[in-house]
Amino acid sequence: MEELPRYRQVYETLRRAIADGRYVPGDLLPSEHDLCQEYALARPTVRKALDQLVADGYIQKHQGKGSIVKGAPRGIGILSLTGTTSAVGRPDFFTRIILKPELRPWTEAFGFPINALEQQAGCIYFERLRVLDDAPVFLDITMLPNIGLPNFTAYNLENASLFNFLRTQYQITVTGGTQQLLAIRADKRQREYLHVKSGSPILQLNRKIETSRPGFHIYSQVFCSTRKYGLIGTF
Amino acid sequence: MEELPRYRQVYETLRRAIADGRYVPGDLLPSEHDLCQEYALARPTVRKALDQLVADGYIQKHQGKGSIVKGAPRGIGILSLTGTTSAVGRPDFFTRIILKPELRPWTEAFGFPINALEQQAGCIYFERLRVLDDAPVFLDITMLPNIGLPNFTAYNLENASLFNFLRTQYQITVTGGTQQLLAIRADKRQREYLHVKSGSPILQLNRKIETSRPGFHIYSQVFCSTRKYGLIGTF
DNA sequence: CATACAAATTTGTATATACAGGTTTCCAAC
DNA sequence: GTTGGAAACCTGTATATACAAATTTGTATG
Repeated sequence: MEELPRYRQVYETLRRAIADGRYVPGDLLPSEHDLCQEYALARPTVRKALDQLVADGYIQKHQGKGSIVKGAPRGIGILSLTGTTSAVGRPDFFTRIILKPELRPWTEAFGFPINALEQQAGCIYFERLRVLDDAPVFLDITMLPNIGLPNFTAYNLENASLFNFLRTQYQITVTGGTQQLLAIRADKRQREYLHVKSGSPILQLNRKIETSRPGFHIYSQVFCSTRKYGLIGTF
Repeated sequence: MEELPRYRQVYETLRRAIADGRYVPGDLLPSEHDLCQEYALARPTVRKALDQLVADGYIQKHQGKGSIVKGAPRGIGILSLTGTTSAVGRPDFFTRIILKPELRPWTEAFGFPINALEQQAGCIYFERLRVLDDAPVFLDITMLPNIGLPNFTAYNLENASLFNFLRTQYQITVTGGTQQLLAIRADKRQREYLHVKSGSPILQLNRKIETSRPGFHIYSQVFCSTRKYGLIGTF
């Protein structure tokens, strides 16, 4: 097991403390000076952790005042997804496989261009339904190139985060991505899976996800009913 | 005129170079060492600029390799909005005032709770239509508390960015925010302004924007037709 | 020619330090 | 008591430095 960088450890510790409610919105985090002493680190290191918390919307900083806790980002965190943060992080969030991973030729990648290497390698395709509180929320179509993923189709992704899976099995981590957002009318298929009326407005999210393995991208298309939950993000 | 921090200047210079196409996707930026020499700065300063470019999706970094240009984020950058970056940044993007700023009592702030100070001060309310390429794209409803904004309603916001306006007139800058995203059916009013058919799916964005002035928030509701343009963001 | 290894290059992490600028606190002067 | 201002505290910016880790390049050896 490789060790996380220290600024990451501080980030995770503080993030969890906020998410668990040990800090209430409005609270002041310990000053950078105090955090340095507590973790025996230099200030730039602590600041890097705090910068990440600001970027993820957990805190807000004010010069001369301190770091004010804003609380854990609420809602279904698919827009944020910053680093390993995000995570829907609710115990009642389940994943159901609709279509098991299978090998296909590429046709297109939700509007994103694919490179020759990906084209040649073929496409691992699968579909999942994300269920929250017994109600279907996301319909998730994933495509990724069949490059250096031995036995991928043999594994069972049920209730396992794809990102965690790729990280533990293949040492592939997410480094960033691009997404396009549209409002569309639900078609028959989406209607059935998401339990909405035909023609209801739903969100369509086309995502190209960059990874630590150069040239290896994950393409994902998400359909989402926002009747019960809106998508939430911070900036 | 106050001076921008140096890391910000480097960021802006490189960002513009990428946006203007002086770097093509796939190109390598000069190494951090070279940039240090070019701008006569220390490496942490240059790195801070590059970190920002990564966060905004302009480049991608690989250890041992360098900074790879990804290109300017395409689409209408309302989700990104990272810092002062974002900016739609297209010359054919215009703003039309539908309803001039007027003083109102608060009723609600698009689902966000408002504090007592804001409640008491009253609400400056106005509506704008954002037009791109002769086609209406955003319908934008803005509410902000009437605190320390002398003569606000007297100014003309036509074709002026609200954020730039607040910064130059009142030294208020945007530090972050939260947004909720929904897919809805266009009602009669939205249909007329956005030129879509009644019942068409459109995006609704409820935003609470934090500023450098503590306790001063901007509340904004945006309706957006994604028929021609999708909203694009990076993470 | 091909392989293996060493060296150079480049980004990642971390420390120590300094000063500027905003905020709060507290005390002295009026 | 109130006001003014100094001091303490806190975050923002910037530098100089060191070593680790990944990648590329060059070189020498078989």
